[in-house]
Amino acid sequence: METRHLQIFTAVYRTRSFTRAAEELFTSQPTISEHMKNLEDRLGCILFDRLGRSISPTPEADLLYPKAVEILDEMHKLETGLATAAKTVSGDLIIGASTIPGEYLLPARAAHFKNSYPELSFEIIIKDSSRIIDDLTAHRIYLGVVGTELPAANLDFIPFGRDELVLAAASAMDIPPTIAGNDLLGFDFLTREKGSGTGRTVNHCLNQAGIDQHALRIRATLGSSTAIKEAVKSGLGVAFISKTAIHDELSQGTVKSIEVEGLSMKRSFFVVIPKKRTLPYRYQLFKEFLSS
Amino acid sequence: METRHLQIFTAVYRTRSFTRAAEELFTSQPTISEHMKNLEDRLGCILFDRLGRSISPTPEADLLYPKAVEILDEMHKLETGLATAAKTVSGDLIIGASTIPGEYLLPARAAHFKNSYPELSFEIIIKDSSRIIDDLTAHRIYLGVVGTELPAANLDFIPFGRDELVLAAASAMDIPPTIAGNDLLGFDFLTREKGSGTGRTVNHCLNQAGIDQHALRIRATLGSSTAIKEAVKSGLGVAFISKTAIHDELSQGTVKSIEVEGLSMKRSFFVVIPKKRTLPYRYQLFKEFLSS
DNA sequence: TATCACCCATTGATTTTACCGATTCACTGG
DNA sequence: CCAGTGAATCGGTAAAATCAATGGGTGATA
Repeated sequence: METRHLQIFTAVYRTRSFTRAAEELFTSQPTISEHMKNLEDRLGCILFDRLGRSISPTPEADLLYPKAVEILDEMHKLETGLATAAKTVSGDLIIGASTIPGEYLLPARAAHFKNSYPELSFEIIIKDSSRIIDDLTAHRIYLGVVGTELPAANLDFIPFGRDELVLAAASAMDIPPTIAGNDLLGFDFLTREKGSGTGRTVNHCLNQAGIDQHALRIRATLGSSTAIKEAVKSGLGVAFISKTAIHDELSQGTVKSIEVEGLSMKRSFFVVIPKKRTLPYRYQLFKEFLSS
Repeated sequence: METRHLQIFTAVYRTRSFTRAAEELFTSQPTISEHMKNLEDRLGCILFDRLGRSISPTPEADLLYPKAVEILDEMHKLETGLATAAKTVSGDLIIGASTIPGEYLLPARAAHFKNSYPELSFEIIIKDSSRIIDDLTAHRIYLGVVGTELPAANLDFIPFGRDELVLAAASAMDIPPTIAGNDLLGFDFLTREKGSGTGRTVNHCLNQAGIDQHALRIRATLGSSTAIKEAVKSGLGVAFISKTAIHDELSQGTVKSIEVEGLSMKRSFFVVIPKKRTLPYRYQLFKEFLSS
């Protein structure tokens, strides 16, 4: 049974006439006859008794009419409303993020965004940058925010905000505010595990500055920025940490940042989205909010 | 938007593949592609992101799918169930009937029929036979029961039960059980108004017996069988009455029936239905119940 | 990195369907 | 019985749906 059948049936039912239904639908009377016969065959029952000068709906037609109207109405709503209905901003907004964005950058922005769309509920999943990228390529999430630009096909990396890594040490340690690159070899270092965006950036920048990272003394490898921060505070060693992450500690004076000559560790964050997938509207909006 | 669009869309959504949807629907893959493009154009949104090796439903598709399934389901129910759904026996069963059938014959049969279909509610409209016929030809009612076979086009008269008219008099009156036709001229008659089936039958039978009905002394014309019966009982006159209508009075002995030589007033009742209209199923059933 | 396998899009030909004008048929009301 | 009205039918035409073949792009594999 096609939409046209129902459309024609309802017109005939309302007008009580094949001819008038044809006029209403801007078609010809034989077309109406043909379709009605077809529909009656399919349904296995007569819908209108042909009385000669007039027609009279059968009980089956009386049953069919409200249902047909309902179906047509549903379809019409779909045709006109689907494109906009999908633009409701509500539900879960799940973001995969690496540590720095996930813990320091996104919470504030998410809260701000949520002011505009209170129906939203945020979920920020914090993982390695590389795992976030995996989740994106495997279509497990729609949107990620990471600190490195991995060359992954099918993903768009959109720059978003900047950060700077600094060499952080406990204030109590006796280190001058500026040191030479080679002085780094004398410190005990605390690092993040492999896969961390911070780690990648550090390696890259050290290379740029002509420093061999393998020559550094690694005292411990820890699983989170916070863990490293605490270890630094208690004097276990020094570490390259995001300036953003130790913002509070710097102003409180519990941690100090040390400048290394010739070493600049500026770093970009990226909003990452699948290249070819259509983002749900809320993700689209949030992406634009972040990258604007 | 045609049914085919939804059918194809749901198959693609379920199989997550144009090719497999084509197999499922016993058609070719280009057909699926074509329809999907067409549907996406109509809806003004993309439904599946083509990712190369696989496709991924967009949020719009997620919205559309349950609605599409619902619509298809509705349609399927209509196609398979409409012909039988109309066979539910419930609702009002409205019958137009003339006096004798409406007051004496139908109530018992209606009650009996209602035992089988308790959901039914009967309504018996009692009018002149001729007005019942009018109601039928004007499509105001589906079924009538009258005592005369009027030659009306578009109506089927189906014989149903028989009755006999008798000459009734109060038991107190001094009349022999059998009289000659000419003796009728000596009585005061009580008659029904014009249009009554009883009246028509009486006239017809008197003619057959060679008696001129205009020669009869009409003492009063009354509006109902019951009124006439009461008038007869109180000795106001005699009347031709349905044997059925005075069944109780005859056995109680308050009224007696007098045989008139050469006058037989057998009478048929008829179930009357429109020739060309499809009767609602309950009427169909009741018609068969009556005429069987 | 080259190849292969897989999947969707496109193309052009073919079949099927929808549609229409003209006419016929059936009925109704005068 | 006749004229008028409305649905059914017929034959031809335009539109659409469908298909086989092909193209293009992706991801797995070796």
